[in-house]
Amino acid sequence: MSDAKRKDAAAYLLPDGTQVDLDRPPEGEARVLLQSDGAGRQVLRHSTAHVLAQAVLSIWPDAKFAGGPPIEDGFYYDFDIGRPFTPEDLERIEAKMAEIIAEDQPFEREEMSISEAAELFADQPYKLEWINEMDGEAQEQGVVGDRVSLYRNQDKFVDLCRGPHVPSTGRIRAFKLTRSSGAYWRGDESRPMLQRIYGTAWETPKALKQHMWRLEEAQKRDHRKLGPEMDLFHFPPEVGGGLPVFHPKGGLIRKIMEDYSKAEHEAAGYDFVWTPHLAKSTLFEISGHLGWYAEGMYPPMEMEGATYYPKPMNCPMHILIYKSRTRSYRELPQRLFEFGTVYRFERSGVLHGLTRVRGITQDDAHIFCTPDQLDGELTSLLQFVLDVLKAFGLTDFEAELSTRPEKFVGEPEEWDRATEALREALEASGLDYTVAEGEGAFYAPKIDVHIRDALGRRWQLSTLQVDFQMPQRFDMEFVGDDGGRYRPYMIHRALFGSVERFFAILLEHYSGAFPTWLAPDQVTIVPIADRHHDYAHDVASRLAGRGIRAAVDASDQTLGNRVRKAQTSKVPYMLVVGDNEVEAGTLSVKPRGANERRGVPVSEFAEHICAEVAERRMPA
RNA sequence: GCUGGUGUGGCGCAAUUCGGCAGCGCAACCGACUUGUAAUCGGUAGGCUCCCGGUUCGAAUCCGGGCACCAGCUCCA
Repeated sequence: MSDAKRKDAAAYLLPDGTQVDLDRPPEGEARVLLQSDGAGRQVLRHSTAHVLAQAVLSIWPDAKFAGGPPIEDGFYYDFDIGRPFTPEDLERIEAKMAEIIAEDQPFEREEMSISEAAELFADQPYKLEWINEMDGEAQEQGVVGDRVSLYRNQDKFVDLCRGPHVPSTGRIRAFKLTRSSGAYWRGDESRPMLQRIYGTAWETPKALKQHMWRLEEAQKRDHRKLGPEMDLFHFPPEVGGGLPVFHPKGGLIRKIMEDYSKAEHEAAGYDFVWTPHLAKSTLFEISGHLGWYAEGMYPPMEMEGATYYPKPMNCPMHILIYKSRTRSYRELPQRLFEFGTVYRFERSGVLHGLTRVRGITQDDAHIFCTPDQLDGELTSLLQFVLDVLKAFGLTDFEAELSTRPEKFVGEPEEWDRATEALREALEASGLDYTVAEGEGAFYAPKIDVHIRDALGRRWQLSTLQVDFQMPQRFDMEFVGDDGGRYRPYMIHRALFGSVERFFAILLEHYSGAFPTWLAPDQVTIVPIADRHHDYAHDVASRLAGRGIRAAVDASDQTLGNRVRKAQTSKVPYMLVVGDNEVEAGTLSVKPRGANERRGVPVSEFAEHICAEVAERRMPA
């Protein structure tokens, strides 16, 4: 064999440009970077994935293995051992991995020709498929005898790999296998399903521990758990998957969200419309949804010789409102807003709490404007989006500009013009953004706004899309100042995206401890003894008079019991009233997460809450 | 939709291996206690063990089908 076997330098670049030799770790700051930056972790996790594959192959020598990249927070590797892995298997594999790590086997890079690699992996069909593909490409390019790189540790394991890796398995200081599940070979649902093992690896045991804590914390504040626990909503099986019902407290939070949103939209010059949930097939034939997304729509209903569908989108209805009469350039831009509930037949396996449902309420609006108005509308719209999201306590934004996909409708020049307008709006906003080439919808480029929540998790929320297809399909017009007829531009936009999903994100972001203005119960009054009940109710009605949501806990329980209930309920304020308060006409005020203040006059407390609600602050 | 897993009073769980009286805690209800800041004591009631069918003398438990949920995959206008 002519393999040029050599010790791999495993060199890679740190984000600051320094080249690092993993055999000789650098000192000081670079060392810290190496341990914790994205590139370093990727190398570490990729190496751990190799160790995982080595362990699986040593336990099941006949296992077929596919591939195993690093991913966010960890890595995976796909195998085929003829059956799924059990939790006991994972433990066994983990133990084997620990052995391999303890042996501190060096990772060594080698190269060979494609045909040699094909020979080496002759009994590994998945590897072979890749190798043959590389071979095909090489031949297409007229390269004969092209070479591939491999990584080997001792004589125990070898895998096709671009690298780099850590110098030896001993560098893996903290790892854990987390779960296993099925995954289609090459992500294609028509191909065989392999068994994927997920794991995570970190530079230190402490970092691993922090990661596990974060997972636990995420589980604790999972909206699917908090929702029923806090009596906000549930999913009755009798209604069906992906179809939640909101209880009074959840309904109240929704109402507050919607009221705020509506007030802001009113101030921003939107008009409010209302449209039905069903329409004849004609409408969705014109819009094109039946052509493109029929499989994602609820099935048709036949009535009196016509075919009706639940609407999967609101836009066609809004367009009909625009088209109900001739529009002049003087009335543009026209901004039509609606909390519109649409129905989409999401496949059963993708449903996920409130974040992926089948009945989706969008805070949907469509802006119809002249071509001249497009830039200005987009710029003010993006600012509007950020302002509204900020009001809900979300401050960490990232944006994504999605450009023309491979399959698209319309003219490339129109796409360029719209994409440029979106880009300018992004530049004007000062927002950080990345460009997702080819990720736009088939009819429009778009800006998606993502937020990071309290746990640093990223969620896609708002979307802004510039569309010239719908105006064309519906033959929309406006009369210009010269009396001529022109086609308006159309902007689709949603801030929450889906009210249900936004609700879930807020619930998890705040872990159920909402700021005072959003909290369904704002104040719990705890009278010490029966003789204080009248005063407690008197305080409650005085607060109610100021629009404050206050309730008295007059249950036949000890003080300690009721204090504990108030605390665990995450209500922003607990007021304890006894002889001292009754006599002085004051309150003992205990804000959630802060110390109590005694002797606070009722009127002063009411002012405090009102100001807090107006400024949408947390209790203090 | 696909792969694997789970489904027991309102909630959290036990009994499921190997078929044999469905049990515990919290919550609820009743009573006593009248309390100064995170669980007072005693009692009562609550079950089509997700649904339909099968095997069996007997099914929460075994088998078949369905529904819902969970971890992923695929998808997301």
